[in-house]
Amino acid sequence: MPKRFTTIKDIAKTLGISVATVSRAMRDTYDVSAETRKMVLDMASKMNYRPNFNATGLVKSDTHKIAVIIPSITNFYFSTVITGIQEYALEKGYQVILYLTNDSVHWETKIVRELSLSSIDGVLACITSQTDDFKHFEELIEADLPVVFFDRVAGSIGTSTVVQDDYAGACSATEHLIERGYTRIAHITGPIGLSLTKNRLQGYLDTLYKHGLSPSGIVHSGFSDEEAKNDMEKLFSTKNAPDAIFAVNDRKGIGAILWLRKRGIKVGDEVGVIGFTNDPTSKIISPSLSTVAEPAYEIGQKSCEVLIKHIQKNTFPIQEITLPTELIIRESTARGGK
Amino acid sequence: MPKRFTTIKDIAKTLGISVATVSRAMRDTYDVSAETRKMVLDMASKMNYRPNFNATGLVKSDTHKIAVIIPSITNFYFSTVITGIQEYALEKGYQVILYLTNDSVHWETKIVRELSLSSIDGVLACITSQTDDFKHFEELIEADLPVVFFDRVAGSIGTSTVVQDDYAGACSATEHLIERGYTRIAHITGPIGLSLTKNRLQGYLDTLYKHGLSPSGIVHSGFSDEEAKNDMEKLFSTKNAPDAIFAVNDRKGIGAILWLRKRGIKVGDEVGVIGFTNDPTSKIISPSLSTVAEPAYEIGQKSCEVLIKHIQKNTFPIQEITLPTELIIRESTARGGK
DNA sequence: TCTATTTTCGATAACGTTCTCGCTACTATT
DNA sequence: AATAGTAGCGAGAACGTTATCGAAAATAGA
Repeated sequence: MPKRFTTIKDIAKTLGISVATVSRAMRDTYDVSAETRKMVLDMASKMNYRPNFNATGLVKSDTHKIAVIIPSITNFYFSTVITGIQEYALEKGYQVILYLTNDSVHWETKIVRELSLSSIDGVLACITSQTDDFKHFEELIEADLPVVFFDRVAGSIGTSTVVQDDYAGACSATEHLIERGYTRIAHITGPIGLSLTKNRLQGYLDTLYKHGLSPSGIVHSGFSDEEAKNDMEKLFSTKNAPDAIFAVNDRKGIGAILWLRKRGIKVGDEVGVIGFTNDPTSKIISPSLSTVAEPAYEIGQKSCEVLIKHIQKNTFPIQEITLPTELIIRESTARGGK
Repeated sequence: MPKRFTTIKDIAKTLGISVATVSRAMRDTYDVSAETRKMVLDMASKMNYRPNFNATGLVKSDTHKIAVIIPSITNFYFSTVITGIQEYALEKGYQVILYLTNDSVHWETKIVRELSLSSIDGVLACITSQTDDFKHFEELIEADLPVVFFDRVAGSIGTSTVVQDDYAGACSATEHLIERGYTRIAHITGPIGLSLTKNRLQGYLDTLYKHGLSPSGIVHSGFSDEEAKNDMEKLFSTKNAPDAIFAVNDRKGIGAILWLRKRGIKVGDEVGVIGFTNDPTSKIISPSLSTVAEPAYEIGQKSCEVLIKHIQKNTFPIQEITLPTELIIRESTARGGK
């Protein structure tokens, strides 16, 4: 591996000046004349010089790298968040190192524990659906490394967070179902410990109570459409089956539609379904799925913005940012011609 | 930013031994007694030591970082490939730096040109749908940096490539349509310059000719379902409209189904549709979309494996790997009760 | 017991960059 | 014309780690 790139020294030598001057010229700082700067810059591009980030990272404390730790990227929400992160980071000159936990606590702790603290400036994280112990993240914070959580946040530890308004979104979804005349509204949702699960559940409950209704079944399981089918099985095996389903996300909403369709139950007219996310698939399935749109891209951008502010200013105060959602009405909650 | 982590020096000092010994003990090399190694390791974990990758990267030439350059990640194929890459890389101790080109040549060149060659060991790339000039990638290769292309490959330059068998996949898709009795088969596809577009087109054409058929329309455009609708408009405005559509990917296949459904044309019975990818949405749309499954995850794993081999052995020969596809038959090509 | 070999460790130079200091040469001030 | 100030640059240390070389201590062989 005899990789050998042109360094600042090479430029200095061929130009007959000192490395310090080249270094200064490269960063267009004061203390260097316009002519020498031009000379250096020309020679640099001529020799195809690229800065060695290891060296700069070693001498300065900032490395311009951020770690993104996320359960997976094979769904619309996460991949869109990452896109937002990546674009903002690139614009600000930061590199994104991607870590996938595969929604496993074991991998998450392993990844966090093995992070080279000194070669990243900060961490952007979305925890596993089972993470209930945040010790590994606390270690990062103790080491003075900025951490920002998005979507699934670690409530107890004092870091900045960026989330969609899960509570309000759930309220508007439930409100919409009630408005359309559904009365026996059930909720199929995710793991019980997650903040977003709790908030959506609370929004659902509060809205029901506000209208003098009570829940017609609440089932916790995973986030996949397959698990939604099991949830539906449970709900519809009781004698007082629901006439509407509020799903914690679109994947489960889609699972619910598929299950209903298979049973010959008319989605919308007989049983209404609403999801959460605004996954592109929700437009494509038939009947199309009403949902609460999450600002995934903006969450990515915003959380990256907050992280970089923490990195650049140690005194930047903790932020708890909540971005608005938007109710999107489609066919799966259409009833009586509406 | 007074970040300060425990270093090898700190360990050496508190233990009263030299840094060299600590360094050796840390890498469990020879030349160090079992007792001192244990002593060092214990102290390291006690002091929460994490290696400084900038320093190691500086002294050794390998940085254990690879750059992944990809148009986007908000679709099933790409996000699955990335997952494969990431998991393989993590297992081998490599970090993945993610770059999204947003399918723009301008961003791609900018990203490649600004890559810090000395702080990565290799590049894994999937080119833009418009990239026709590979000079920026050639510069990397000249600098002796291993580059592996996947999915969308730069044909002209001599690097390893990992792709699915686009030609054979297209053949089997077309073969399937013919077998089902469709005779006026059209192809809606992507940008004309891309290798995968060419190969799928060729497989389609060869199979038609083999059966004495000729193409009933070939439309090139982008890869989205919206663009598919325009393609369909063109195809069905001619007097001899096709009775089957081979779409270059599932998104366009789905666009075709949506278009047909809207027109009241029965998908399957009247007009067959087959896609390429096996996006999860293809199962969910109704009628469900027949398709050619791509081994996206394996492509990610394999391309990462090849890249790492190139990194670790400079003499590792150029590989051109083609992974098999699989025909998946669903409702969109069902005809007459089949 | 003395030499020869091995084992274990320490000193020191590198890697490529930035930073601090100091030196020179020039300009401005009086 | 003498001094003060400033612009521009160079020398050298530092960042945290690994690699090379050699020295000391322990062991083996005679």
